[in-house]
Amino acid sequence: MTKTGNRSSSAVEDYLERIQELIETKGYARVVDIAGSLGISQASVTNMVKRLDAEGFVRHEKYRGLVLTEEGESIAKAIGKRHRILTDFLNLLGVASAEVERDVEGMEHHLSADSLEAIESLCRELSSNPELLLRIKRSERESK
Amino acid sequence: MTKTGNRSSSAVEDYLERIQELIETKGYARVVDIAGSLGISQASVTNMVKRLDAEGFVRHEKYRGLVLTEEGESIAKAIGKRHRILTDFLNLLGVASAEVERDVEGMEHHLSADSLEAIESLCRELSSNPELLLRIKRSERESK
DNA sequence: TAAATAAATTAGCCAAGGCTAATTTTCATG
DNA sequence: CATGAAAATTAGCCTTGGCTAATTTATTTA
Ligand SMILES: [Mn+2]
Ligand SMILES: [Mn+2]
Ligand SMILES: [Mn+2]
Ligand SMILES: [Mn+2]
Repeated sequence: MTKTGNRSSSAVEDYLERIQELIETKGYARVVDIAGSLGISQASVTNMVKRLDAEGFVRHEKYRGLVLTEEGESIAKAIGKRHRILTDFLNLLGVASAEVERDVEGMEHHLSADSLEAIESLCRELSSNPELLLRIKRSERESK
Repeated sequence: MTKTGNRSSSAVEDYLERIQELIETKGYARVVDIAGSLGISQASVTNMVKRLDAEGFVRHEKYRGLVLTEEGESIAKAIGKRHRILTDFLNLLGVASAEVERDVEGMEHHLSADSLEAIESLCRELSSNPELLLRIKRSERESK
């Protein structure tokens, strides 16, 4: 049986998610890019990359490039999906962009598959129901 | 002006929330109670209590009791509210209890006031709209 | 009230995940 | 193709927040 229960830390998830995005958009993910993009020092990124390699999430040749393994990519995709669904959700509710960004970046690491699916369905419903969204936003303005 | 921007760590918030709950339900919060309730060693709790005292969130006399300051209580109340609203939300969506517990315990530390209010309004709306909830749950079952 | 038990604290340890400064390797460019 | 700049790594440090084992203080009970 494949070991499947190993939850990754928030930091590991953030790194993998960002590495995947960089590869997707630029074709590669250098230490310097990851560092800039996460707002972290290059030294810290080098350390983490070493760890991600040791744990089998990336393959890394010193002073050379960086590639996601199957497992690393699968985690990256999963966290990316959680990120998108939560972003979608808070955007639908009309939360301001800067706050959506911060909230999602934290919450995405604490969502079970069930909660994720429930919120996904909720978003589908909300999207196709603009009057409902209006009622919610009105109710928000009243309560403050 | 009062310093108001000092975000507390997740750990600090969890401790304060639990201390407040213990005081509310048992009248006091001993180190041993906090430890048992958070699943953490007594030694670790003693350390954190020292820190919470140093930072002005509790007042603590060695080998004696523990009391929340105004500021500590205010943080505890705020995190308690986030906890309740998120719990409410996931319960409404029909997520299983054990998962609700875990998810909420993590997510509650990453919710801005705006997101919180939006979700609160959403819950009001969902509560008074059982057919909507049904549609969401149906849509959930389909999609899996 | 003395002894046993419970609670709290201290001492010393560890891993995660950051940082800066110094060094090494690679790359670009004249 | 030599050299300066850019990228990456290493070394050494720090804080947070856990842990166990040993000790100290408070409380209960015989
Ligand atoms: Mn994140
Ligand atoms: Mn993310
Ligand atoms: Mn929590
Ligand atoms: Mn909580």
